[in-house]
Amino acid sequence: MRYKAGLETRDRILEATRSLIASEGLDGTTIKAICDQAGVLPGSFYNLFDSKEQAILSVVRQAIDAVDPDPEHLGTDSLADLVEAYIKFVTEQGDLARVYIRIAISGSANNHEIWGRTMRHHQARVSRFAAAISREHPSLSDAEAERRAETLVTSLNGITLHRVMDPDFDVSIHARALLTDALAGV
Amino acid sequence: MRYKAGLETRDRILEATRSLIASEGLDGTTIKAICDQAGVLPGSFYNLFDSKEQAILSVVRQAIDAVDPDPEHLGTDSLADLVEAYIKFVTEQGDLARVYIRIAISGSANNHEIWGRTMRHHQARVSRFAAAISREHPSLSDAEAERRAETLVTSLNGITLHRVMDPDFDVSIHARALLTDALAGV
DNA sequence: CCGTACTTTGAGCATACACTCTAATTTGAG
DNA sequence: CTCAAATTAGAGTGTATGCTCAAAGTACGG
Repeated sequence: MRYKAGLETRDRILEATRSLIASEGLDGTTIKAICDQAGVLPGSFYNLFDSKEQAILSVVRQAIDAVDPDPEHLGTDSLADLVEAYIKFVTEQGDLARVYIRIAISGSANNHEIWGRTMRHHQARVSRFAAAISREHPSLSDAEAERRAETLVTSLNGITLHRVMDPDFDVSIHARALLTDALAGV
Repeated sequence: MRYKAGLETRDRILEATRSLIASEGLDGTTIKAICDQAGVLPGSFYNLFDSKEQAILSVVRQAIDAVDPDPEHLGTDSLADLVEAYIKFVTEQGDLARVYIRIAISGSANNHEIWGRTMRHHQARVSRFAAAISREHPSLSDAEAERRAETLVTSLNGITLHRVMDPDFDVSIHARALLTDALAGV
């Protein structure tokens, strides 16, 4: 994979894989479906990827990376910033948000690497939320801030989970309500 | 299916199906796996069920029914009651809770019947929570109570989703925190 | 241009899947 | 005990899956 043609094909395959995981779920994402949608034959796929799982892992990495807001603001963003960034991610990158949720459920069941990746990412995200909470409410203990962050992050995931099932579900209203309630609860 | 033996076999098959969906996910639940775990051969399975999907739907029905607390208290339970009942369901019937979440994601993608069933159940649950909120806070408009109920129910699902991935995750602490915050936010 | 490294082709392989069929066995009402 | 009905056994069906491979085609540095 060094020629331009190969790189372009690789992109098309990853794009097809992403859209398929988003629309059909992990098990609906077959080699045939990927190849059809990417306009490629199995031989080409396996010239660029070692396995179907490798392609899926690439897309999982994309999704996990896209969840986190601009890393340059690390350590300065408010809780509201973090929630707004997440709303933006879910509404503007619907496919990746769907991948993110679907993978968490289907992928983690039988794939230890995906499970580990997802859990590590979750922990990092909770830490970031906890840091923002601590900054805004210095009176809270670290453990309490962490606990509140965990409630908020898992709840946001629940909202996204519902949005995966019902595209009309308004993520922003409910995510902001969660934030308001969380602040009111301190 | 009229003899005692058949009914017992049916139970064993459903039990195997439930535990497999909970531990392996929907796509890991194959006829062979079900039959192995139930100590049955494919011929027996298809003597009792028309298809794999029929067995899965039976388990889905079990899971959906188990989410709802005692229907006799309908119209009298408080929001705290409803949350406590949900915590009890998740912690005491872990398998069915796993089925409930896994089905919502994997089943709804490509199975319209499961999707419809899940959505209808969700709506009924939201209504029940909304009624409790309205009872405790009569000043809120119906629409506002509904919105708050929807935030709470989807957030609780998010907590369960995380518990599916991490068995050590303490559902009760976070679910109660959500309730507290929701009440504080009024 | 040449030649090599890269890419594409598409038939083909082994395996796993949901499901079927017939024959044998077991059940239990009369 | 009898016998029809229900259940089980287990080999077998067709199809879809992930993946391979040899051959043909293309890109591109020299």
